[in-house]
Amino acid sequence: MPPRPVKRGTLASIAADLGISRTTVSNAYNHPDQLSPELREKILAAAAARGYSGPDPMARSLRTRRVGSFGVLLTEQLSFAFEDLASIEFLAGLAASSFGKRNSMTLVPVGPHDEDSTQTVQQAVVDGFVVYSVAADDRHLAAARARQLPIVIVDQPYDIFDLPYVGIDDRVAIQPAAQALIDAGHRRVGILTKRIHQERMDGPVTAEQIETAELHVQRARVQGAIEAFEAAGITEVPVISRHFNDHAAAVDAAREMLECHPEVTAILCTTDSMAFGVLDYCAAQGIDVPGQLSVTGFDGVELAHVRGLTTVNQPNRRKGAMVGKILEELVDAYVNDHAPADPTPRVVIPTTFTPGQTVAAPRNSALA
Amino acid sequence: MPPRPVKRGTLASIAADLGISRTTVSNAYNHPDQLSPELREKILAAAAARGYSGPDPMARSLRTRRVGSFGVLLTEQLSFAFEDLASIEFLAGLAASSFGKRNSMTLVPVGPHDEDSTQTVQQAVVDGFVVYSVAADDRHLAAARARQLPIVIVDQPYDIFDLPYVGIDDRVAIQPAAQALIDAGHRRVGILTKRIHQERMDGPVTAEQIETAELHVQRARVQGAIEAFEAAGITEVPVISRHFNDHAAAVDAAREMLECHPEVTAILCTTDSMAFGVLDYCAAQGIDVPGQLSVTGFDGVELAHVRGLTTVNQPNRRKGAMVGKILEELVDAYVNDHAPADPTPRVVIPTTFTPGQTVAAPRNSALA
DNA sequence: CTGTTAGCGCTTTCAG
DNA sequence: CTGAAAGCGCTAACAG
Repeated sequence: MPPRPVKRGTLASIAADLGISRTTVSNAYNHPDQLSPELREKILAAAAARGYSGPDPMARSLRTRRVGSFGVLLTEQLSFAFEDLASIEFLAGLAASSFGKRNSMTLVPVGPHDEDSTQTVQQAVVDGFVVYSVAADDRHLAAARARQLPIVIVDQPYDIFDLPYVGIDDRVAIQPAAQALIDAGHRRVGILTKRIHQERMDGPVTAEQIETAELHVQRARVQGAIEAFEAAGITEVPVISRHFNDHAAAVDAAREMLECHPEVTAILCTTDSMAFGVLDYCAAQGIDVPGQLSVTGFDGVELAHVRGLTTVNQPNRRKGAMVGKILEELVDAYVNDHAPADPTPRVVIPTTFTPGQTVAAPRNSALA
Repeated sequence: MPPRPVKRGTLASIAADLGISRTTVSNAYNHPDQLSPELREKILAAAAARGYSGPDPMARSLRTRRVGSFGVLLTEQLSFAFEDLASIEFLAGLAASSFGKRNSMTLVPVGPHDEDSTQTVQQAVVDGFVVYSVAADDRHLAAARARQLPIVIVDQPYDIFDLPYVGIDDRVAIQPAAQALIDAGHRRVGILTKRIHQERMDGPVTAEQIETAELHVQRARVQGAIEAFEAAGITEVPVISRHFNDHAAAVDAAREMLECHPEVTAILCTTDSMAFGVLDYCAAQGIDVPGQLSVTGFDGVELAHVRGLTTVNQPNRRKGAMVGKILEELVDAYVNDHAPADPTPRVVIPTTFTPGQTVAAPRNSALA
């Protein structure tokens, strides 16, 4: 192949044109204080005239060991991740925090677990990784670790203690939602959860399955709720899961719960998205919420407040911002080759509870 | 600063350790067919033992002129872009199309128009740009063009003919929605639109303001609707806009429309998100849709179908996939230095109309 | 199948 | 304020 015919300009070429050194041109872009304003203007003008828009980012990265982008690994295919409002808010927070730093985020698409998409992780041109809510044995997490770049784990896995972590205490966080149902007088409740295992399985979940779940976050929420119910003497709590967290799946999960367990007077959901599915299913079926059925969510996404959902708020945006800040620091330390202040910070952000308007006394208090 | 003490392995270092040449090690990763499987295994094992996870992506990029990531420029701050369901679906489609190619997407955060965030564009380490729905004079678009990398424009601006374009015919696309209202007998209708100008202005929009709008997509939708209404003899059509497309803004816009124009029996919205705002406002106010008010949307996001919204479907996912494919081809051509089959394809994707259940005859047919 | 050669385009000491 | 030298880590011919 012949050399690129449409020869792009380079730092060297424009320096040559102007009869000055490459350093000076480089300084014009990176260290404006290192040369006279006039010369700088002259250089910039010449560059513009030649269609040169500044130092090539790739070459610069190689030299400086800095890209200006964080890789983001999401649990699932992007298309599903985007359907989860909580993760969207997280990304927004991360983006906002990076913005001042002129950083971008590289969304690394990871395919289904059985495909070989770890290569994308291996070859991602990034300064570090944000690993968002993946299973304990996720291969992409392993691939990211192999890169030896700074990493921050968000939400899960819980139990990797040699890596920075940002998350919430899911087990505790969900309890106010369960308690709200208990306090309202419910004795027959069902739980709807997003998947707790890597492999797909939709439908009822057994106690053993909960015990062995790889997805710690959902597991902790389910367990936290069950604990609260047990403490109130409620022991028979059906749990139904769906692999995906999209609206259709949620609506269908609501249907399954109410058809298989018509006795339940309340449904506790481990995500707001699922709760919306229940609300919409009820609306379609003419079931009054909270008159005939109480519903709680988890996440506290904006829409939850708009719709008056009883839910637990986790500060998704703040979580994103916090992650950005931590990763930024780690990358700085890494690039400048000094030890970070704290190599493995562990941040557990507090959650709050919003009573909302979707919990009321059970329709038939005789059951209680 | 001393050289990195925690010396990362390199191709050269592991080649030296094994007493073979760098090429061979490189081949072990990039051209497995160029060496014996045994040797390859040996190399990979040695690499793993030394914590070397493969050729450094930055160095590789510099050499190959390929990063494996597309830059995505979104109109607004990410946080708002993410709230627009249509753009999320677009991104999902783009991600899906890139997935097979082991490509990622780099979301380039662009701040408010008055800040200098073009530098992020100048320094983004990417193979090309997707410019998603920006104003005609957007500075980030200009910065992306200066990079001289392949670019695909999505939705708007309409009128840059030397760059590939993927979009829909908004002016035509919205007409079935307007027509549905006309056919149902509505004569007093209002239009709710997302911003049509760069600078923030919430409230009523005048005819001149529509004429001079920089945001072509929303303008075309408004104009298309107005044309359809005029053709039916409906000339007084109030238009109200909101800068942001989030739920709260939409609810408030609905309130403004119904308070300032209590005579309207139907509201046409230029996005589904706004239509949801109207639906929720009505639900809160006890206004029956479509009994007392008809509503139409635009975009055809999944939730629109779930909620039975009368709307226009634009194939967001397919748009994303198409953009990915085009950009991929352009990048290939660019990198391999041959002319692309078509340097400036222009793809206008057809839209469809979903009648839904949010349009009915006006509440007071005497007005018609 | 393996090695040698020649950069990709840039930034950074370190002397002038 | 400017320039010369020295690579960052890698891959792509091309010759053995």
